[in-house]
Amino acid sequence: MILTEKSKTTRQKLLAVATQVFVKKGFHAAGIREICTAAGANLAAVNYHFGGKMELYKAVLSHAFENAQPPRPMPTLADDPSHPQEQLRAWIVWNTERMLGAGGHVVYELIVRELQDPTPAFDELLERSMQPIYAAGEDLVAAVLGVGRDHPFVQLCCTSVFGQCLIYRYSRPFIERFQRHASQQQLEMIQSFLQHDPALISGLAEHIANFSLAGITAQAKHIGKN
Amino acid sequence: MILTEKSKTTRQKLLAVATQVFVKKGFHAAGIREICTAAGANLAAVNYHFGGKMELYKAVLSHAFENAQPPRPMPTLADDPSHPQEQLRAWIVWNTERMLGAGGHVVYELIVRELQDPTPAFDELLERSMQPIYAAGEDLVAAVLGVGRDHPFVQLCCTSVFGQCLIYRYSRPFIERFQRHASQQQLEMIQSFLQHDPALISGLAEHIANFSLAGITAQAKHIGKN
DNA sequence: AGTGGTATGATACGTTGGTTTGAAACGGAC
DNA sequence: GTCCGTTTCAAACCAACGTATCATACCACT
Repeated sequence: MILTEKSKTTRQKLLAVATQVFVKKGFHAAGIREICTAAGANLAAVNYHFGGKMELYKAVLSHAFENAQPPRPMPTLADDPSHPQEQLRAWIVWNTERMLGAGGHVVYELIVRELQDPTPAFDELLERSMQPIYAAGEDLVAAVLGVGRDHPFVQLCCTSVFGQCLIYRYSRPFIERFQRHASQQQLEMIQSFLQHDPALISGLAEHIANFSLAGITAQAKHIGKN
Repeated sequence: MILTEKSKTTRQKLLAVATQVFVKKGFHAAGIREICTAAGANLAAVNYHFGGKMELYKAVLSHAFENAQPPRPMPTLADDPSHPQEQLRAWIVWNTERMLGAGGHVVYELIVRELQDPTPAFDELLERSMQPIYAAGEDLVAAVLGVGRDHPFVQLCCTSVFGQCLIYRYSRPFIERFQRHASQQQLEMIQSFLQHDPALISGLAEHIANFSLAGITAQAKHIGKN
């Protein structure tokens, strides 16, 4: 069980291949045999190096999380408390690029899988990777609306922002399917999204930011009515 | 294979139970034995009445689709071409209530499952249940923005609307998980959403409509810039 | 009553997938 | 060279799953 120089290569190969397979198929549909043969390892290697399929999966999650470093620090309200609206825009763009860009996409791909069939590893993953981001978004929305972070609108608006981002990860077949009815321009556009083209992801982030900021500021008019 | 009066009860019980199990676990994770015992039927009943697991699943999809009648007709641009904005609002509310309400929720629950692990039955399901709605939304957004339906903004805005709806179906664990950090008021609110409380779903539809209309009309300013 | 199509029941088959086993091969330490 | 912990390998084990089989029970119809 102790790591030597020699064992690292197969262990790492296993980890890399398993990440791809888990992302592609999810935990349950992925097979030990498939992973081992793709990694050029023996069938028993997973059990030897990790102790079982679930332990391998947890190792993949940890490894993906550690390697998912954000391209730049997350904008928060504390950075510039006097301009919450600009900070909120920066946060939405940052969050979208993180979720859809190449850097952190593995973690979110795995999270999206977990959303349907949570494994025991889900809680920790969500807590470590998303809760801090979500909390920062709540603070910014609350500041823009001029209400406390426990106001119902805050939760609703944050969910609206995340919903717009997640659908591009979650509903890939949905989006691909409707390309038949779209123009060639759109087709190429979204195909590029799906391959993590940085420029077009920035464009998408811009759209979500514009859309959401208008949506959020419009909520201010309704505050106090209920 | 021919239906007699006697056979209907077990066949229907099988269909009802299978719907619940498929919604809860998805196609692959659901088990024939589990369905049969829950329905009080013999293990061979599925093969006898439907011909196999996949045929049972297709029957569940068809049955769910037929029973997912919208509470009222879908608003379209043709209903009132001179007020596209009001029609778009009505469409968003209608779509949200359809997706999240008790009436059509089974179909969307199954669609959400299919989005991750598409089965051969996926294409037809999507085509029949979502494509007409999506197309109507495209028309309305295009009318509001004053552009053709193949303008990139149209697709982006429609996806933003669907993303806000789908996240409540898709990311239930995500939303539930973050209730710990929310107020009691929010907790009860979203718990009720998840149980298809009509009043609160109307409130959510209202939010998504307000949010999205503001987001869509804000896009008009950016048209022509690219 | 008897008969034939229909439905249900208990059981077994073939496959798949994760895990286990025990032997063989490697590689540094003495 | 020998020893011992570590790693690899082929093979087998075991449980779960969907499916197939065949006998039995039901029930309308003659």
